[in-house]
Amino acid sequence: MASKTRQQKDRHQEILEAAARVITERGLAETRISDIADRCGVSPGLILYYFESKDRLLVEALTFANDQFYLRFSREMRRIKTAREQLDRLIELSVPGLLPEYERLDEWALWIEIWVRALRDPMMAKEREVLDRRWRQSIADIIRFGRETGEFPAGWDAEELGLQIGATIDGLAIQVLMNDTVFSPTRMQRVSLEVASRLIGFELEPAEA
Amino acid sequence: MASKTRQQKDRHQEILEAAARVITERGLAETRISDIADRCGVSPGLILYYFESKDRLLVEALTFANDQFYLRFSREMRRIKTAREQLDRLIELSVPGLLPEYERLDEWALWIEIWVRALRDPMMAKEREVLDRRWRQSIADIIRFGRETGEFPAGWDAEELGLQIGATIDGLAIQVLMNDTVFSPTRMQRVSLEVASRLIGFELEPAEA
DNA sequence: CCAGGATTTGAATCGCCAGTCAACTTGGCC
DNA sequence: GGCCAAGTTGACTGGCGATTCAAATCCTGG
Repeated sequence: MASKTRQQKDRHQEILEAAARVITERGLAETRISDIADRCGVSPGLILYYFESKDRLLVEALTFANDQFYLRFSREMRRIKTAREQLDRLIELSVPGLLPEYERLDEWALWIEIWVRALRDPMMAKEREVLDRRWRQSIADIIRFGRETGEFPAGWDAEELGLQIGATIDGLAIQVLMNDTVFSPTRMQRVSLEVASRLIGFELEPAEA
Repeated sequence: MASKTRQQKDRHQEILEAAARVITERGLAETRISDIADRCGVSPGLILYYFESKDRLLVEALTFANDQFYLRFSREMRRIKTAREQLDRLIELSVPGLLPEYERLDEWALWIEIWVRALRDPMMAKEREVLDRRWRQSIADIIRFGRETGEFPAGWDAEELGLQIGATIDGLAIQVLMNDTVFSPTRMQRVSLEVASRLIGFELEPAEA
């Protein structure tokens, strides 16, 4: 029984992973059930055996991909001992294409898909809100942590700052994602740090790159 | 001949307007040719008589809508005499849902559609870049103007600031658009101004609202 | 009023793809 | 081994929607 359940879980997750990859490559709009099936090396019918509809599968795949990223991110944060370094890392991970190993570029493409869909699909809107809150929370946590350790000064509500800094990163990321030539990843990294330092109120050492 | 051409142009534009409205309401993905035709009170066939394909029509409609907005915006800017007031107005217009008359909320929804599509459609990617450059340019123009009049201090490259401020506004706008409860339009307006003042380097009078 | 081109129509075509289903396979259990 | 339930297949159905097209209709200049 345990193994049966395990089996199911694997298939389930395997499909979600395949779906996320296909969406990344072809875009939500161009993703067909059979693409996902091909990716799994499985027949199209099976996909619908595990998911009640294409729509629900797509929404789950999108949040699944984000969960994956968040888990890795979150585990990593716990190992970093200063708030400043946490912030650096968070920004590093947020810049599309800066770190090849994280495929962050793809992450952002998925975010945009989530946004479009959330505009009209209540299920996705709700999921999106959760993901978003979690992300802002992470930033706020770093700020609170930095205040505890004395790295950052007291100041505005950490939640509020999380929102502001998160939004700024979003906007910059879009620019980088779209406009590869005009706005380079490195530049985004620099600007993000500058904005964060001014909003949080810590001193930024002069240019390091 | 003049009237014939005029006729054509009207139909052409009429279709673009209808398309933009339909896209706003239903989303790019759910927009059918027949929806657009219905909106014009015309048969579906006619749409394809004026546009070579649905795809091209959609791309044109998206840029058309943005042009419309930009024209209004641009005309308005010319009438405003101080850079600071121009900036205020620009931000006011950028906040989704702050000013009902501009339907700016819809504008932003269209932007997100543009982004998604630009990720994979080269034609749209090119259009997007033009629209984006123009918008950043507008911000840079305000900054340069403010420096001429002495309202703003000299400092970083105006183009660079246009990029940074533009990106920040993008990110904030998404938050407002998605998260109506968490991040209110008024709050976005305030934050945008604060960020702009710090980046440009002018003094912001204490809270005005 | 007429010819001829520009518009407009709406029915017909065509391909595509989500979702269904009946049959087949597999693996665990008695 | 034989049985059952869970997994899996792939052919099939249905509907949808972009495009095409031949037939109206409208307009304009002559």
